Amino acid sequence: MDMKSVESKWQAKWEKSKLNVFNKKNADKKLYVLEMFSYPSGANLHVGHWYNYGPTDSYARFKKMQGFEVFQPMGFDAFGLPAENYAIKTGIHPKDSTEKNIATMETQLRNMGAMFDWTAEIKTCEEDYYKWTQWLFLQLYKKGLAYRKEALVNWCPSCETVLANEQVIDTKCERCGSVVHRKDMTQWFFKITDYAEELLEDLDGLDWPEKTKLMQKNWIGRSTGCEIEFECETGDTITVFTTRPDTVFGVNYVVLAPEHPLVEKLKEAHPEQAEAIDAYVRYAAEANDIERLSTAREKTGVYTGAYAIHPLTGKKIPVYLADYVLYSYGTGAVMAVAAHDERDYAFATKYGLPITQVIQKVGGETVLPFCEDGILVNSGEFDGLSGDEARDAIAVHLTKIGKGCKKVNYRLRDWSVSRQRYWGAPIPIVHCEKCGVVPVPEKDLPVKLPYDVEFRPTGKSPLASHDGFMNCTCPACGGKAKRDPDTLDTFVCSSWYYLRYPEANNDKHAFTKEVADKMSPVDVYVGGAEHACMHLLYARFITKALRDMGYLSFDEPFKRLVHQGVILGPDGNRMSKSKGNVVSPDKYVDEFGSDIFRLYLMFGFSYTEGGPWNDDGIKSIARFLEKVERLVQKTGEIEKEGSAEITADEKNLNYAKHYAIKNITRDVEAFSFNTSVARIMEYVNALQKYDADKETKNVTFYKDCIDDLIRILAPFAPHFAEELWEMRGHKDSVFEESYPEFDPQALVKDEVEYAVQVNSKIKTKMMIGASLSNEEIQELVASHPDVSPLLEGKTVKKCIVVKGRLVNLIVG
RNA sequence: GCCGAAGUGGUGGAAUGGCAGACGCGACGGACUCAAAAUCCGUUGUUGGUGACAACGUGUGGGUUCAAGUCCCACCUUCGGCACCA
Repeated sequence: MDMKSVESKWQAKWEKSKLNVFNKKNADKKLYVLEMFSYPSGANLHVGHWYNYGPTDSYARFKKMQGFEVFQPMGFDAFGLPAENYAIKTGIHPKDSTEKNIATMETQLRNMGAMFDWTAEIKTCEEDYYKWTQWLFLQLYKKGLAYRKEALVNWCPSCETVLANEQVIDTKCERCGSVVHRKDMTQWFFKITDYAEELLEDLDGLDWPEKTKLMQKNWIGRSTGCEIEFECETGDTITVFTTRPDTVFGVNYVVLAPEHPLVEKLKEAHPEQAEAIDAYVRYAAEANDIERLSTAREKTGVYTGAYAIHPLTGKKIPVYLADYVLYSYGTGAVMAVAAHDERDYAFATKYGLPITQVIQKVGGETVLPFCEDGILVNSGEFDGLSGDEARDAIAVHLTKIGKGCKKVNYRLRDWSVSRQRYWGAPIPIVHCEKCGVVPVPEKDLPVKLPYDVEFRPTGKSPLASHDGFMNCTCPACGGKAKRDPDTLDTFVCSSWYYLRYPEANNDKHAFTKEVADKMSPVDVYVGGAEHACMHLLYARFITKALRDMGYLSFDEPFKRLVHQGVILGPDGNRMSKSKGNVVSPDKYVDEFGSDIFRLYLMFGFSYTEGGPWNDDGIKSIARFLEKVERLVQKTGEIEKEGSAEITADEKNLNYAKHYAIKNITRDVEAFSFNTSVARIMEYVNALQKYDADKETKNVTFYKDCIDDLIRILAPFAPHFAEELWEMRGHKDSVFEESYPEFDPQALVKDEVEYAVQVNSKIKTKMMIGASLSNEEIQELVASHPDVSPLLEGKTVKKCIVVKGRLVNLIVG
């Protein structure tokens, strides 16, 4: 079969018959199957796209044949850093390169022959999409969920630009090699932390991989403990968060993050330390959070010269700065208990600070640092209490004296959405000298991204240099004002796109409650595991925020989630241009066609695992389809006269068919495509055997079996199956057919093969009647000639029967 | 470093705590052929044995269990994420 021409033939037919367009009349049977949309950073689809979209399309087609009205849209996550970097390097405008890439990828995606509903396509860089991303920002602003604060960015002093983490190689700028500094900048944030608790709780109800839920859980990082106030000699209060208030009597010093706002004041109070403090703050600004939190990193810090008062003992304790404390976590300050915390212990040992033991191990010698629970000592009235009791009692006491309170803390931080970049959705905010921060009225959206912008680094956001963009009138007072020069993080675009697909052409609203409640949430969402904590958490947050604003009635965007694995280069490394191990799908698609390539991706890998690319088996898939084609072709030639008998041969073939259907139905649902294809192969082998062995066939029965084979195969090799279906003389699309269902009766066997074990070692196998009781089975097994000699002179102590599988006689 | 995974024949990979290696690839042997290709049939975890068979075998070391690739503990290696790549 000439796969290429067959594929274009059927793609044209599907297009014409609108086979892939969602039919709103059947919305009650809708199934929203969504693959993470493409990021058009390269000009072509790579193996990863095919691996994500091909098998998932087979899932979608399978569900369609089960009677669901499947909605499977596709679009492009088109804003982002790579296009801008490419522009800086080559001078090609991000809009131009992105549009060109999208055009190529669209063609390739169409040639894949997936059931994408192209009438619902979206591109996030187009006005009619980012207009609504800006609308979303304004809703969050109105709701008090968008706010501005200072935050650290990577700053390259030589390029005068903010760098993405990816652009910082080994603390240096990837472009010029200068040492990158962390610098404070005013940025917009979304208050995802307001939803920390709900985001955590609702994980339980999601049909997501357990590992993903666990990762999100740890990312949100709920911990319960206490906030405790230490009065500083400057009169300021240093508030610390601790999960171990039971160790409070062991506090030896207090540590502030180097970015803590109090640092400036402490410097004034102790000018003799100012130089050392400044040096340390500079040192800390060169490290990122990962380095700073590494337990392997040498503990460093500096004494500020200042002291604080312990809230319970009244003792003076020194105040230090150390970079193992992060300003972004908790309160940006910790109480250091050297005896009962590893990092504090290492720090105290290094700087010769006192170490006070206040917890004693129960039933053993206490070796410091002792970080587990124990009995309190040296803790005044709290001596003798155990961990939980002590934490509660001390929290209550601190609350009573006004020096602290119980507190739930989250590791989750608010979502920074400002980017000092060009290629993104402009933030719809105006800064007016008189009125301050003023949101752009919704009627004035979109705030258009101008084309003629200098996107090469100038020390400011690229848009800041575009006078036509920047200068505007204040929507509140009508006076002169400036636009916000920053653009939105592309994760904002992708946090709500699933809501846009069903209404991609709505020019009045981003989406409507009526349609969203009908079409969403997404029933099955398929994409890479690398999004476990960010994209997937942001989309959940936005969904909940929109619900609270009354725009939606559901709580979660993605009911079920599946991660495909990663296809690595043939060398086992992640594919990358620099490693030169990128495998292009194009040459395989050219040579074999979409169906064979997709089928190979399904068969050659475990879908959720992925693995190194190798094309050893792709020819065998082509051979397999040729075999199927021969079988179908031959069926047309079979003479009408044959037998109508149902003999053991027909029964066996029927068994094989229903066995395949049963397992494929289960395996496709579980995204286990390799085993599904294996079951189809087994069924084809059974058909082939029947065809070869049986001279006088039961023709009606056999032809039904062949038609069922085409139906079974259709979701996996859609173009090929359509062609065969037509070859068999059918007029309609095979995708108008129902997927075959298995008949449990066909799978009932009179006798089943059992493995027979004596003392857990396999001794023989035997056929045993399916209706026998455990006692009868034991009797039968014990009398088997291979088994009975082993039982002589011994007693059977126990007999384990696993129905339909195995018998284990324990003798002694 | 922290969080989360993975490790099974020559190879891709199967296996609700119940016969390890389904289904393929490759290899070997055979049929067909003047020959080759294609196709079809058979064998194929390792070691020993002519053989029936036996021993060993799922990264390493322990453990639980009648039974462990699967559960528990420790370790090794590889991969994903770590908040401005998306």
